[in-house]
Amino acid sequence: MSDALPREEPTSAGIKDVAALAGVSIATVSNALNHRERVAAPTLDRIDRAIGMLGYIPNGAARSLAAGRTRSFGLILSDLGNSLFVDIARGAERAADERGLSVVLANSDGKLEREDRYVELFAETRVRGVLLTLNDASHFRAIVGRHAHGQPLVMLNFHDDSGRYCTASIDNEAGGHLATTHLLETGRRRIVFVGGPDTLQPVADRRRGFRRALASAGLDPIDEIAPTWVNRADGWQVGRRLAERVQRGEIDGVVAASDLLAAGIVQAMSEFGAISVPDSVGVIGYDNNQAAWDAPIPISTISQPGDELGFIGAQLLIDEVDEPDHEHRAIRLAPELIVRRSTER
Amino acid sequence: MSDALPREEPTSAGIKDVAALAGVSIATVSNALNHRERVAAPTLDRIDRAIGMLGYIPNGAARSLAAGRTRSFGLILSDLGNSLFVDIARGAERAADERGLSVVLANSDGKLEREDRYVELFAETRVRGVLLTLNDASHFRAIVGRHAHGQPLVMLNFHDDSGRYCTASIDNEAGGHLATTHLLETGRRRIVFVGGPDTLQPVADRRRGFRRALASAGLDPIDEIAPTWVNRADGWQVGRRLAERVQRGEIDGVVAASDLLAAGIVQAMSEFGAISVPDSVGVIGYDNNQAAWDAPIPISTISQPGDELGFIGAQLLIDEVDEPDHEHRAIRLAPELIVRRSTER
DNA sequence: GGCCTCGTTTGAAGCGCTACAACGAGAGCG
DNA sequence: CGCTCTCGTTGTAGCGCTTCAAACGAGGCC
Repeated sequence: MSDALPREEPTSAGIKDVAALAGVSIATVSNALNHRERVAAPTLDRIDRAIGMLGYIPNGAARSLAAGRTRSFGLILSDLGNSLFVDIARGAERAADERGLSVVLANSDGKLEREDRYVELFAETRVRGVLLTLNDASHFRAIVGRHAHGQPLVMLNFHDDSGRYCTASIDNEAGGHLATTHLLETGRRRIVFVGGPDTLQPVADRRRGFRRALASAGLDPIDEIAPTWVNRADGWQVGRRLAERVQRGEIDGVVAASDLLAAGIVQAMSEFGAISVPDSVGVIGYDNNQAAWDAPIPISTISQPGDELGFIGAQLLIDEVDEPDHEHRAIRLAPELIVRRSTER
Repeated sequence: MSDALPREEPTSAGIKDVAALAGVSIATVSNALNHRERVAAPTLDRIDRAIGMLGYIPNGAARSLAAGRTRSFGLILSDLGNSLFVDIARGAERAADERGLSVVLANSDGKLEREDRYVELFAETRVRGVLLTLNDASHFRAIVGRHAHGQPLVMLNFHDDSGRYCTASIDNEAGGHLATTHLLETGRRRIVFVGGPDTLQPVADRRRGFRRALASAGLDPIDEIAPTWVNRADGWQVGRRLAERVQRGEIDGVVAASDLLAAGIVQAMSEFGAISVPDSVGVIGYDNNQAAWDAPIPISTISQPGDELGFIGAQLLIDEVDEPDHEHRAIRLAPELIVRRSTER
């Protein structure tokens, strides 16, 4: 910014100091800050110079108190370790940038208690609104029950058509369908679904898509396996059990609810059954994690437009704040199939 | 919290409303909020009930304006995709919790422009102070040059002994030394270092530790390779070039500056040279990323106590805010060796 | 010359809360 | 019994800014 201007007042100058130095009233300084067009050019110039000289930084608390609103909104992320959420954050920041807003992040680790706490913290901060990423339907209910409705709240990665909230999610059912259809199209017929607990809405939806795809091909699901969670170790356990059945020819396709799960399965397959993926069995994951393209046998997957999700979520939120006659909407984005080695034919 | 109390004023009740309902002055309500011990038990009780009934949420902006300070500090993370930074955030949150403070996150993506922007945003917010994670020494200089010194700033993952700032970092030189010593102890003698650009302070330090370890074993470094960055693709490129030299017996150990780099190297080794890791060459990474333990050949690595780093950084910051005669300190934490397959002997 | 208009500037009233001095009422004491 | 303490409580002055009605001055117009 400015180079070697004589910065005074290391302790922080106020708007009064700026006004005094520029020889105008504080109201004019405030106008220069918030409504530049109202101020005559030469005045503006003097004020800008004074600001630079004093190193003046407006006090955000006073600003929002006087203005009655902040210039930021909150985003509560449920899993910073998952790149989907990092993408969501990026998208939301992009939308905020466009409107001169900023995004304040918080990390809930998927824990209800922390989701609650940050919703409350953001309520105190009087942010414009809150974007909340959610997995678990029971958390949704808890939060909705407790939410004061004072402040706009948009759910991300979760859908709810009740019209009480805006939600933006990625169509997980379509994703499950897409994954399954891909296996069918590459000739697999004996397909299992491996996914975590159904309280996780995305998992439940993917499973539904899976069933629908099989049904429309006139097939029955061989089996559905629900490990307690969806990480790599779980996948490895499952893969170990599946390996035998693959060898017996009972299974030739696996739809996994996450890439980590898929990676674990593939690894266990080759370790325990010397089974060739994709020759003996096709495996497809979900998320387009680094883990998927990094694996020894790169794993086909369903990619989720996290960036877009964050962007649209933020837009919904901003719309809810700005539009008086806002109607809640439930937006679903389409996932995308990414074909890699693990399902080749 | 409370269940079915008759919530009034969906639009937000103020402290006045609470005072009126409880039949006390607003000063007493404020005391009940900030200095419970000053208020008599029965009064406290009435106030709490009134707060519950009205669904009163104190206005943070007004609070911090009146109090002259906020109850939160800022944390600028340079890479949300790296679990180290997520750990740092956790540690900082833990330290903040202990003192009833909260942490506001921001994501700089390691970009100077964004680091700047958020330092400024946090300055406006008048947070108690800012924790800034930094990689690049040039960014440090830029930010220091521009920083108004109004507000405490602690650098994380970066060290600077000049005494102008508190810094907390993990001793990367020790880490490089540790990694190299481990390879030496498992019998490797022809060891290369693979690390990114030396403007990244952690990489430069690790390299220094590497040299020192070799020197004290009376060996010369075979070579030092600096890909442009430290991700997996870079590692793969490097591994491809190294494979040949491993086959010729010129190299039997690789110290990589990150796990991703190491993973790429290992992968390329087996793809291009059918080289056995760890038999023909030992490879050690850095960071204890998921990528390291998830790899087909789990990779030995140096683990960094990110949680502790965040915790200590937050403590330094809090100390700087609270202690009038605070002296800047430069803290270094010790990294830890984690042995896995890739260096077995 | 008087009256209007328009572009600029300004005084002052809050925004919702905290802090602090000051107050009243019992309690304890000589 | 009068005095001092102590504990709770309260009135009120800001915190630093935005906003809005009102003031101002310089032209422009009839």
